[in-house]
Parts: sequence; structure tokens; C-alpha cells
Amino acid sequence: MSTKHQFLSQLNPALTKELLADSTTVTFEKGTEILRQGQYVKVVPIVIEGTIKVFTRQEDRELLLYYIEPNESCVMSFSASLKNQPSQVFATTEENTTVLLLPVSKIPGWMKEFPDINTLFFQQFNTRYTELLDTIHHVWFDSMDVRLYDYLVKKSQVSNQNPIKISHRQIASELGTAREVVSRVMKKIETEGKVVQRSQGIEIL
Amino acid sequence: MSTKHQFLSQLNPALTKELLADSTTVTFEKGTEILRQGQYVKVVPIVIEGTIKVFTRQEDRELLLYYIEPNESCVMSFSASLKNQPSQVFATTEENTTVLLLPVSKIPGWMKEFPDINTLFFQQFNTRYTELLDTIHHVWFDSMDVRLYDYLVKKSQVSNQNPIKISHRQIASELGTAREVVSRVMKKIETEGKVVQRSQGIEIL
DNA sequence: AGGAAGCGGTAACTACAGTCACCACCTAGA
DNA sequence: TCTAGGTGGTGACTGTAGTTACCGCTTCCT
Repeated sequence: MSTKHQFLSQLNPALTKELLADSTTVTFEKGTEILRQGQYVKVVPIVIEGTIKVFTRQEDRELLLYYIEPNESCVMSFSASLKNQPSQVFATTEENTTVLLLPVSKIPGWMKEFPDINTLFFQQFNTRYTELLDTIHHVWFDSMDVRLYDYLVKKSQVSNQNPIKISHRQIASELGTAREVVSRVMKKIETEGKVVQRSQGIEIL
Repeated sequence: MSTKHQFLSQLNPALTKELLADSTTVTFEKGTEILRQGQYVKVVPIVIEGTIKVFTRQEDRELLLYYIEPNESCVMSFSASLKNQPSQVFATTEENTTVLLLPVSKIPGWMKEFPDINTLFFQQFNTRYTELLDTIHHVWFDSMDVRLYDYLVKKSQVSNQNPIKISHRQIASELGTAREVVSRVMKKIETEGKVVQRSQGIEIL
């Protein structure tokens, strides 16, 4: 599969071979919960195809943190495992998703043998940090209409569809608000000519 | 200085020697701005003594992200420099602060020669990620009175003083709110018996 | 055909926090 | 001594978003 090599080609071929030898490739169905808050992690997933949604929860209120797209890794699971900390977040698959699972136990060895992998991991860390920071900015500085619109644009990109097929309830959950609020704000940005709601879904203009 | 070794003792002595040889130790006065949003970074600071405050800003509104305390490093500057990205955040010294500045250019070499440093860096990344996540939780799930109280407790710990000497204006700035709101909420938690405001400062009970 | 479950829309209300205007107080400097 | 600038306190108002309580519509199952 070419997408696989897109990611691994950045690495030493010897390492690539080892990675593939010691890892397992798994495909999860859309909507599968692959990581629960408080769970201990023993693998580092790398998304080959599909999308993983990472979010946090507090007393029924959820908040979408970021998506992990193909060729990206959920490095936080690695760092959490370093200190044997439980996961702080949840993760589910947005669509049918194929991931390469690297066993955490093998990683320190690879890090010593193939220093390249460190740079890759650091870059992944940086990506996650940046995205968390973006989330803070959205949550703290932006009003609901801006957040909703940006969310829809992002969602459209990630899922690669323009009339987006999604319920208000689902949107509300990911933005950490109530369905009625989404209804209200959606009408607002609709009258502003930014989106249209049709039976096929929500279309961004 | 023993605090210096507290941090470096985790490392290979040969690496320690190299680190100290190629780095510079600098002391900043309280309130010095050491990193500006949009600035490009060429050093990775490790705090030896004192505290660095990291925060973000958007159109006059600030938001405290976290503190970097002794023996911690601002690894984000490293990852930012990896991709030659500008800094996304601001950093100032909370008190007179001594830092060890590692030149970014030397780090890839050290990473190859002394793999230990990678683990250390990963742990630092994990710390930052976790703290950003905490910040999100505070901002998104908690009301002002909870945020204010938690802020004061944290501030007291970090600055190691109990009647905390700080103005409402300063608190408002770090919590990203208005002075009047701090005044109001401070009165509230004062009547709840959680804190007392005296001329010496704010005391946590 | 009937009913349950899910969907989106809406009005009325509440609560929280940001804003405005103004207050009294202290103290550092001219 | 007087004043300017900083401090904290307060009441009245506003705006945003969360809550409650409905509505009608569609879809799907029996």
C-alpha cells in the first residue's frame, strides 16, 4: 500500500523493515472506541488510512481536541506509557480506519538503534501541541458562530465531503454545547450565507 | 549548585559535561520577556532556578498556559525549531530566573550520541501536553470561582508564598478576564471562607 | 396503520461573565 | 500639601450561551 510508504519512507529502510516486522496492522470500523480516558496504553498507533478523533470528556460534556489523519501518529500514547500514566483523553475512529500498532516495549530499542525515529516523534509531538493550542484559542477567544463554522470547514476537509452528513446532536457533542445552541447558531450562519442546510446534509458555501 | 545537578544527574555524565560546555547560563530579572509570539527560537531553555510563565494572547486578551519550574525545560522551543516554526506563545520570568540555554544546533548530535536525552525530552513534552490539557479543562468546564481559586492555589505553590502579593488587574490578565470580574468573584470566594484579602496580599485558607 | 424514536426548530427563561460608569482609598512625586 | 495614578469595590446593564419545554416532521419497525 503506497500510503504506508509515504510515512515510512522518511525512515531508514532497516528501521522500516523492523517496524513492519514487529507491529500489527489493524482495521477498525467507523465509530469504534479505541482509547478510553484512564486506560493504560501499550501501543503507539500510526494512522495508515482513515481518521481518529481525539476528545476529552467531563460529566457528559465532551470537547473535540483534534483529528489524527493518515501518516500521523498518536504520540501521546507513547509519552503516557513512558511514565506509565493512564490516558487523559478518548479516541474513536471517525471512519473505517487502518492503523499500524507499534508495541511500546520495542520503541526504546529503536530509538537507540535508529535515531531518526526521534525526530519523527518530536515532530508529531509538536503537531499535537500546536493543535491543542488551537483548540484553546477556539474555545477561549471565539464565539459559537465562529467555532461552528470553523468546525464545519475542518470536518469537511477531514471527511472529504462537502454536503456534510451529520446531525446537530453530534455537532453539539463535539463542540461541547447543546443541540439547541447548534440549531440556533446554524440558522444564524445560514442567514449570513455561509452554509446551507439541505436534506443531503450541511453544505459549506 | 546542587539544583543544577538534580536535573543533570539523570543523564550520562559525559553528556552532562558536553551540555555544560556548549550551553550558556543566563539570569533574567523578574518580569523579563524572554519569548514573543511569532519569534524564531534557536535555544532550548532549562530552568535552573526561578519560574517562567508561558501564556498566549489574542487582541489584548491573555491566557496563562502554564509555568515552567526548576528542572523543567521549554521543549516546545525545540520542536518549533525543528520545523523552523515561530513561537506560538509568549514567555516571561515570574521572578529572577536562571536558565541553562542549550543551542538547538547541537541537540541532534547529542540525541544520536546520548539517547538518554530523548527520554528526558519526551517526558518534558508529556508534561507540557498534560498541562495544556488541564488548561483546556479549566477554561472550558470550570466557572470563574473555581478557576480563580485554583489559580491562586497554583500561584501560591509556584511562588512559594501564602499571602500572595498580586493585584486584581494582574490576576484578571492571566485568567483572561476583566478586573471587575476578579473583584466580584474574589469577594464571593472570600465570603465562602476560602481566602482572605489583607493588606499583605491574598491569603489562602 | 399505528406508534416510537430520532431529527431539527423555536420561544421564553436563566445564569454567568464582560462592560460601563463611577466610587473611595492610598501613596508617591512635584 | 495637593494631585495624579494606581488600587479595589459596586450597581446597572448587556450579550452569549445553556436550559426547559414544547412543536412538527420523517423514518422505521411491528
